[in-house]
Amino acid sequence: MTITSHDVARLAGVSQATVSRALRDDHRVSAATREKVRRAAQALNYVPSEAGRTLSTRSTRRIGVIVTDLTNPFYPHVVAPLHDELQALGYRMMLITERSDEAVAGENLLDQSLDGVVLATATTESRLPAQLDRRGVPYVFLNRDTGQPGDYASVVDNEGGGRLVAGVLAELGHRRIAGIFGSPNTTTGRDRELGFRLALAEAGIGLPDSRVVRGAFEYDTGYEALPRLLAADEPPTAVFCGNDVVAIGVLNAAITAGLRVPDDLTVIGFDDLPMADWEVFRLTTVRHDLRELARQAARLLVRRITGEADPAGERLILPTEFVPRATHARLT
Amino acid sequence: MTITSHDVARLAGVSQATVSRALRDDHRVSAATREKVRRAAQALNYVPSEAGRTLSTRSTRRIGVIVTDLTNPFYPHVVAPLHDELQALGYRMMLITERSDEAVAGENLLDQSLDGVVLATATTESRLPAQLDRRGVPYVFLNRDTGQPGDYASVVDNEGGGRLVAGVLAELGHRRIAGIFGSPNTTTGRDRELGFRLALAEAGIGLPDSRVVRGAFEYDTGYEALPRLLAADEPPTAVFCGNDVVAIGVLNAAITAGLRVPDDLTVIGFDDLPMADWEVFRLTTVRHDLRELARQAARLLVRRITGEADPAGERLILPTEFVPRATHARLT
DNA sequence: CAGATCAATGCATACGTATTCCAAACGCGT
DNA sequence: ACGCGTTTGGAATACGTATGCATTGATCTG
Repeated sequence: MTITSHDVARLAGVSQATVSRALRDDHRVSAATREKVRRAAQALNYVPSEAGRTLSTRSTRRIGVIVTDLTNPFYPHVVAPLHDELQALGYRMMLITERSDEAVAGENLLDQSLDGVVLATATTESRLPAQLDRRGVPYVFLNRDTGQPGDYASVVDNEGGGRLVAGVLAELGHRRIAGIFGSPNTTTGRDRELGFRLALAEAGIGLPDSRVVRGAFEYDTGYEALPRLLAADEPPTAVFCGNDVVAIGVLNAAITAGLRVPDDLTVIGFDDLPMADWEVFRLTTVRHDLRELARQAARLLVRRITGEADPAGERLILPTEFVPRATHARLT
Repeated sequence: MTITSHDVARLAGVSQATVSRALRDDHRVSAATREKVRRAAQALNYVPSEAGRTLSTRSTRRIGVIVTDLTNPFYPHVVAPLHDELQALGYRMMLITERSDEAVAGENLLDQSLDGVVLATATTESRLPAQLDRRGVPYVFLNRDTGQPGDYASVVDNEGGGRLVAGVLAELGHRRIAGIFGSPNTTTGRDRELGFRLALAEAGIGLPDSRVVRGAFEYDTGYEALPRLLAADEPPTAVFCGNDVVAIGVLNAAITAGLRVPDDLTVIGFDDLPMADWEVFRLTTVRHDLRELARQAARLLVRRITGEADPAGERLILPTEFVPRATHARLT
């Protein structure tokens, strides 16, 4: 039923070895036979079996990308450029969406079916990296890393971004400031909070626990946090959100709460997703180059696979930029 | 470097064949040896090579899912349940995002590396289905199909949904009605338009070309269409959009145009994405069960793979339901 | 107790490709 | 005509797993 290189060989009147060579442009086959084989392959509609090739070459040209939840708008915006860049580098992408570390590890990543892995879901507790290391599977962190030296990672200057926002809020005269940060077991959560706190402290502004919420980088986190923050004795005049998705949750919750943004409340996000620029939001946020973040990760991973990467690890850090839109205002 | 079943066999003191059988719970191996092999495999951290297994069994337990653009919010909401259902059925998902049919076909789908394919991008001109047929690769259409009998497809009652909206708009007193439909070479575009038109006609309401736009199911389509529709001599009082993403583009454009929704303009979507319920939108739309749409497609594909499906094709059609929210109003 | 039945395991091979090693053929200079 | 290098292609094998078939030893049956 399925056509193999042997069938092509028979039709072309050559050996299977020659077929393999001809189709891979091996210089040891003459132009004439190459053409003959080409035509035979064409006629039979031959497509090399990838399993056979994998077994023989021990490489799959396939890369796994692990994300938690695709319906979180952040991930598609990183997966898409990742796909394109990997494709350009001659690899195919295998998307794996899993909640739990364990499920991922289970025979998925370690069965030699992937040449490498992009981890976009790392937490500081994740055991997955160690498993990959043990098995010799090359991997890179994307966006989040473990913060350990020796990592291969493409990340954003989270601390710098957090500082940026703190500076702006201080300058705008805000003093009762709240933060809805990501989980402290992610570097994106931790470092954005860190930078934000440090810069606030330098400006002499406190950040009491009553005005701090931490949670997953999801819509609901922002949506559910705002009412809680507003219920405090001294409700905040500004909220820094761990990312845009959380900020958008806050903006929607603000409507329910009857708050006007930015008159009653300043809201700042992080990432600058395309959505942030929609008229309904016009979200003031911190921009970094998501596309480049993904591209860098792809290139780094391929370098690691081919052995060109620095054996001591490489951490590529992208700069951040403040993007003023319509959800921040000077305190009057 | 990598551990094979031979290594396990040596350690357990049995043959490679017995290892294979023991780990696959073959009843022809005694409980004692099974346990012995298990322990050896555990000790060596053995994971079966998927390439070897594929070559031997001629099955990959892997299914390709083809979408055009993940950053379009519609797709993540269908890909996520698809992933989960396929996983539950014992298959893994390979996500393929491609603009062009040709790029997809190129050695990606036909190299025996996939047991089946889910097509979420079909157009009526697509040549991909024919190629898959020729190679004997089982596939199903998801959401869009070709409309041909003999298809295996999980779709929505698009015509019915279109009718539903036309009925509501007519009842609300709207007469100058516009439509921003999907591409006519997609069944989702074509059939929603068809149902809408038919029901409008039955209500004695015309739909002149000046109030019709067709385009991709994207944000920009809605965003760019609205100004054009408004520039007409008799601008519409209501717009039916091909899907929610388009409708959201329209809602944002309405803000730019200074229109109040629904006072100045009624806007209706299709799909009922979670986003439609956000406070900033409160989009009136047509609901269908996206999760079930994906699940059905997964199950149908697996049935087709295992040969249990009706050889004459199967088209599973999900019902639609009108969801009134805050973007429609009676014409005063 | 001989012969038949059955459970448990090993042997050998298939799957499809890439590649190493070899052999043949050819060209060319002498 | 011979030797030598070069080009071209074939034979054989490796990759790792699954499985049909053969083999062994044990248990059962009459």
